[in-house]
Amino acid sequence: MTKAADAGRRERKSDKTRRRILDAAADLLNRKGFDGTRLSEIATLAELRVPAIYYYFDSREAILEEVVNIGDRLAHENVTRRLAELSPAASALDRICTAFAAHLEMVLMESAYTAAAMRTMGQLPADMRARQLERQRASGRMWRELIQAGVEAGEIDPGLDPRAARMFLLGAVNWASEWWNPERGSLKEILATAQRLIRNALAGPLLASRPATTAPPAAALSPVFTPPAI
Amino acid sequence: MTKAADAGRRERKSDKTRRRILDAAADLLNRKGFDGTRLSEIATLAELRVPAIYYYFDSREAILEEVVNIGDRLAHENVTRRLAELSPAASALDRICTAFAAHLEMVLMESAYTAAAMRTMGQLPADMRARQLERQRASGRMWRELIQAGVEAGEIDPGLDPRAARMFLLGAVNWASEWWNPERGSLKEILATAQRLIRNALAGPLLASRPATTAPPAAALSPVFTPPAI
DNA sequence: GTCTATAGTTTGATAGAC
DNA sequence: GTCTATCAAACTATAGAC
Repeated sequence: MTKAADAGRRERKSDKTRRRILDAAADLLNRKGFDGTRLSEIATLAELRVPAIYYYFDSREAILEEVVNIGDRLAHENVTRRLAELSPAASALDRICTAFAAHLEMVLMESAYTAAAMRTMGQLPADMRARQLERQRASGRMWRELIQAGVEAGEIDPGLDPRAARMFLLGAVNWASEWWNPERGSLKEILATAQRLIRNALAGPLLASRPATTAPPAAALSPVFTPPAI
Repeated sequence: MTKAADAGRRERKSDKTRRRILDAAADLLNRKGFDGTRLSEIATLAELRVPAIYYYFDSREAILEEVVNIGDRLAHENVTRRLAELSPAASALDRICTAFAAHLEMVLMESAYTAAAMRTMGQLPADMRARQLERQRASGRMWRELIQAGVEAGEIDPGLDPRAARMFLLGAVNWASEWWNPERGSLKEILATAQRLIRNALAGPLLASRPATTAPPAAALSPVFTPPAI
């Protein structure tokens, strides 16, 4: 087996170390914020010394930018994947709930990359933040179009401002990593609650005339999550 | 007029300077997080030099702890005040919506203290965090009881986990300072959207049988907010 | 009350041995 | 690839003049 053929299924030692550094940085970004994430702590968590980090990354900021970049991409990929898995018969509201649940799934999952990307947005240095905004343009458009489709289909409470509703709900899911503890309830349970809450919130009084969905979106999230390769 | 009698209505110069330092720290806590809030930047924003800060505070952490302390207190006071203003005829759901709106009001208002307290919770050093949790015990109980009352009154969708619903919605309002811009819509508008979203979310299918509230909670928030004295 | 000057740490980053 | 040793810069905090 050639090295190239091998690359897909087994990481080289070098890649593993690089990955350990990124994992450590993602974890610290969540707990301490952008400025609180120190190289010395990254090194300790990754089980090596500070200078060894510079073999893999040019600077502290380069590590943190890669974490944020990966986190944004994982979220976007998971949302589009879950949407693609959805039955074509799914309603606009089904699609919206599925998208939020897929986003929440990444925020809460094992790799803290997405949570780190969301939680530290406002703390990034100006140049990093500008590049992140540029990368997030597709995601932003996707979210706006999802909600807009619901409005046009008459599935969303017309008493809501679409932009504010979207941002409030994204805030709800982005903040979840702050309080959710897998020991107090499974991922499946929290995703089900989130979807129910979001469906209620957006449909409002319209919910009565649209009692049950053909395919409960919670089911669309089974089987158990498989983390996408980074 | 004695100094003591004067204290209530007009701040002494010393108090004003102290206040400027706290304002600067609250602002920076929101933008840069706990570790990113530097004494040098606080001093610049407060328009004095770093050593002058030590005339008012024992340490950097003492400033930040006071900001967080004030922020928590302002939120709790505003919520209890808005609830007290509410008609005794208000439903459990009215009370819940009013409470969330009052909390959101503080997160978005001029003084960034509450937003700072909420956003940096997870970044506080262990001892500060422990003291904050101790102070927040009353608020925590209040929120749990508010939701519980709604459940017992049969006004909340039984398909929701009360704790998760509470935390999701608190996250939604705590995160709002990240994206809300007063230039894109008034405070009143955003509070109205938030209340509608929260009412929808919690009532869900029950909303149909409980079409309109006697007194719209948005009205309960007028007249215009007056910031409580710090 | 506020300042200049400065001490003592800690940080991000580099040099160079192995 | 990873280390020890080290540097320049930035940080919190203090001393002491005014």
